Amino acid sequence: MEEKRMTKQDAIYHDLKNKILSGYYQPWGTMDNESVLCKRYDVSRTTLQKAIQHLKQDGLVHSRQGAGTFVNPPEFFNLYSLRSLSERNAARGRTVESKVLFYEEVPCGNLSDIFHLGSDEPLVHYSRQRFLDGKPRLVDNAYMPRYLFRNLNEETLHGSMLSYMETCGYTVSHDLQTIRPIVADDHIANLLCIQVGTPIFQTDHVIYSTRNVVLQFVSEISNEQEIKTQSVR
Amino acid sequence: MEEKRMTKQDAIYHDLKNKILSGYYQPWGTMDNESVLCKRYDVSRTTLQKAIQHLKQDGLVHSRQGAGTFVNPPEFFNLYSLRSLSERNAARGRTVESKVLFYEEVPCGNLSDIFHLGSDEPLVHYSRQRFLDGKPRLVDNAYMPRYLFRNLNEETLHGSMLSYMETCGYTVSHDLQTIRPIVADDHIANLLCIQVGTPIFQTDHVIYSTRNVVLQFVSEISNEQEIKTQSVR
DNA sequence: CAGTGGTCTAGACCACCCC
DNA sequence: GGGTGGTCTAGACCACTGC
Repeated sequence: MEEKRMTKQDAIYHDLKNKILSGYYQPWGTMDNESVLCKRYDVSRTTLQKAIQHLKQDGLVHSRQGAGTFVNPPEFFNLYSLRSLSERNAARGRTVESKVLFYEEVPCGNLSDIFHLGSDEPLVHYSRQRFLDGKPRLVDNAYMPRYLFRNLNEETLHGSMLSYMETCGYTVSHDLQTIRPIVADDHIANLLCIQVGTPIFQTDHVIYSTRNVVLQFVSEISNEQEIKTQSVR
Repeated sequence: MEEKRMTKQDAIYHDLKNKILSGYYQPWGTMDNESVLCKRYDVSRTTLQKAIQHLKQDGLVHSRQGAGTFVNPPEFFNLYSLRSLSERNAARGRTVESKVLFYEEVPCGNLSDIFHLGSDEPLVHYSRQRFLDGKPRLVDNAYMPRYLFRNLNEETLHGSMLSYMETCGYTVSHDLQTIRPIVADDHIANLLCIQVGTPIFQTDHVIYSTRNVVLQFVSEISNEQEIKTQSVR
């Protein structure tokens, strides 16, 4: 994997993030002030503030004008943001495995509104059971236009689909998500090893390329019990 | 209500937002480029970019290096972000009414971990049914330390509690939220006018002041069916 | 009153897109 | 190659905090 050139703001972001996660900066404590950090990293204040802004978005710190920038305690961390579950975990070095439940080709039908395609246009339709560190974690159910992914086959499904889309030359731009509370039915309860009737999240994703083409529609059901987030006034 | 002095970036943000919501800028279309906007608003590029960054956070636009800044279609709008329901709606000129279900004073007990108080310390405990444009929308169940809010009484509960906290001299800094899927029981179904067993969201808030004092713990159950959000790669 | 973060400027160079 | 947004600088003044 080629290492991307890092911008200064990203390098500072990562360094400060490590210092927070490693406990070098203590929760509720103040970080060094901006002028000190500017000198340490040899950057202008604008660049430093970009890095700090990124930390704020992650819920790692918050600032108060006139007082300082403070490290948040871990329960504020936005590590459980609304991103793709698989991606999040792969990034943390955990094993993600997939079992293909089915793989078929179907006409676009009712989904023509989402894909802006004729109702006869063929879609690849698959479903997977996904395991995190060996335990069932998520069931997905996805549709992708065949004309965009000619060489997509059952083998492909074992890896990350976002990576696959990028190897096809598409750049993922947006992911429109809709989160709904549902109750687990027989089928889902079985696949996720939970009790029938358990309330869980279902998240639908509509994934767009930079050309505003819909690359994928996927509905994910995970056995996550809660989403934590933070808002700062 | 005193009008706050608006910064340039906020003024530009609001103006562009209006132009998008009013249809002056069309979905999928490109906005004027940055140098044009800089001249129009007579600001530097940094300031303009701050305004655009704010629009991005709201899901109103997205940018692609080398291509331009594009207006998102309405389904991307983050108007349903994870903020306080009451606040969101009041801001849009809709009527919010509250019916107090109960109001009492209880010892801190099990909540001493959250409030960092002794288990004998008194808390105000209340619950409200909240109506949006006359229809039941949300049920809350809240605890607040009595020693911070000496003059809090049943009357207070009819207005916005966030505003009340500020009139007491506290500045709200953080809101830690936990969102869970639950199924409506008899009690909740009745209050929200939905069927028993309907899956819905429960959101717990822990609200901190700038001094890291916990001002309120509130558990909200609303009859919102879904949360929409957007992520940009 | 000294120190902090918030806002703002007027430039510059670069990476990327599209023609 | 011309135009776009992304990054970055070296300043400046302001609003707010806390002693």
